[in-house]
Amino acid sequence: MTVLRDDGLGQQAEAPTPQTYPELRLALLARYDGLPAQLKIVAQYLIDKPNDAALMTIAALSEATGVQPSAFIRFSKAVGFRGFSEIQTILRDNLSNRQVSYAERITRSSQSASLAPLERFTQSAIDSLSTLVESTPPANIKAGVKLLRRARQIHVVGHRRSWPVASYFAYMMAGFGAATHLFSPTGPMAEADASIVRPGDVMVAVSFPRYSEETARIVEQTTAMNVPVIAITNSRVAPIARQAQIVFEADQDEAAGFRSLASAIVLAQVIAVSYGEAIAAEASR
Amino acid sequence: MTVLRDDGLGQQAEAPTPQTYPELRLALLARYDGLPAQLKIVAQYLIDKPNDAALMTIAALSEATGVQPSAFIRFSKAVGFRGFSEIQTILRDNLSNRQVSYAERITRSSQSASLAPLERFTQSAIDSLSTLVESTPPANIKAGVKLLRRARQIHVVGHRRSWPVASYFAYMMAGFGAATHLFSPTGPMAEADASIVRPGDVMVAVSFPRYSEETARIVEQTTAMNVPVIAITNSRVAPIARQAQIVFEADQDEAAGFRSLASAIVLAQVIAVSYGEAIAAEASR
DNA sequence: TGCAAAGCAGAATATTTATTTCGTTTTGAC
DNA sequence: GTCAAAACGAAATAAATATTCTGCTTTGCA
Repeated sequence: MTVLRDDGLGQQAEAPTPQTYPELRLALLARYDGLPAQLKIVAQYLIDKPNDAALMTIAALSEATGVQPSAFIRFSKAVGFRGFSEIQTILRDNLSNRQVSYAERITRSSQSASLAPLERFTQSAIDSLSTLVESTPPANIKAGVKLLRRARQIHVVGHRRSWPVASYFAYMMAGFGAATHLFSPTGPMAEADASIVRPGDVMVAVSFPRYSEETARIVEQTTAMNVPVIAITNSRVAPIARQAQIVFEADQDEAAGFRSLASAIVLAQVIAVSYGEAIAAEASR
Repeated sequence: MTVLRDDGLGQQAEAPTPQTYPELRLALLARYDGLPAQLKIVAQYLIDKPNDAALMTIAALSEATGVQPSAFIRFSKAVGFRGFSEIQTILRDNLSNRQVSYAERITRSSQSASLAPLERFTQSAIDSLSTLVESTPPANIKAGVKLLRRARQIHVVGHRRSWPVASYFAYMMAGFGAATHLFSPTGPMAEADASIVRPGDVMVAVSFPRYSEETARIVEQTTAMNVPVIAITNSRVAPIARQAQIVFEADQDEAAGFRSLASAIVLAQVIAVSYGEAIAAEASR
């Protein structure tokens, strides 16, 4: 006479209730698919931001996730706990002996000679973002937005490493309803494309060292037509900056020979969103 | 007739109430000698074990220190707070290591809407970069590089907002001499393309909300062929993360409804450069 | 030593926070 | 479509936690 695992409650025995955060995390990932909608949201938050959740009250979590407090209790019981407090305890225990913080990690690794790429590039990106705020005058953004809003059509060009920035900018601008044309990233077609630029248009050119010759050529052709150029580059004396009406500098702090695109991407986003907000403000008036 | 600093309450003006833990710590050290016996014990505990204290209730602290609960309130008021809860808030902010930077405090107090997009997005990007370092285990990067180096061919896929990240990653990998194939960003061709994936290849999938269905479909097809997937996404429970061998999280702190790609771009760069360094290290051996 | 001011402990109270309850809505099987 | 089971939201309740109040004790000064 053999009883195959019975928890005494007349139910099939389940995995034991997690006691530590790693266990909890695994349990949640395993059960995620079978959970109802609201409980999925709770599980996701606990998986994605356990350290935030550890310090929040149910009310705060409710606001952050848009899930009602009672759902947190339902969730806790569904996963095998008596209440949400037990989960909080696990989260807090985990928080108190968690891995070293970002600041410590940077400090520590910058003391040792061997810098891991992760720390190197993150620090480099943060530095250049700080610089970005200081070196970008609000007036510059305003002027750029004004120019963009007047444009019949907005052309965006950028090659090689600048391509992600150019395509992201074009994607966002198109999302705001702007008439946007993105030059294709490579190949001999590029030059021919320049013929579609007309007076009344605006050219947004992204170029970083080593500067693409194709980009420079397209910019030259468009300035010859009196089409204004907005340059996103690393220096006021960069090739495309000389002819540009407006120059945005995204200084790329060089880390180990590889420059980060972080500040350029953020800059592109800022310009696009400023444009979007201007459009929205006008529409609501 | 000169009044030397008067706070209007008939008392000597004191230093402003601390807002961050470093400030609090300094204030406590400065005032320690002048405190009564029981309050000294409280101060010492907060200085010695701030991270423990952050997670404890007054009752628990009372037991740990042998000091009555009411003394904690007296202490709080003596140091300039309205109650012990305010001190707990500072301790918890410090523990969660949310850098309570100047800009963020501005954001918190005066509604974030009043802050210009430039400051908003830059701060948001810096925050998510900090998170990136904390949440990315070095072992994860190592495992990813190992997988990439074994690959016969490396496929990269990412649509819409993820496209800049995908294309940048593919660009860098190609620069390191890896056999790289980048899925085209749009259109009906995408699905057909998946047929070029072969056993022995590796798929790198980039996907952020709103998750592209095409990306998910391509990932499904490739996992069906036992081709391992490296996911760059925002959550472990994101659609593509479930089937992935290795998941990199680039949490995108949302600022005003627009998420920043900064951390994702930096992450892509870190993975690619780690790969490049591994290749170089082997070549020099 | 006497006395006032400050400090203190313990119990009472106020406040916050977690949990339960219950009526309504949604989901899934037939 | 119909019905039953599950899930949900909102408000009521219970539990916990912080704070205040009181009378007693210690400290510092003459």
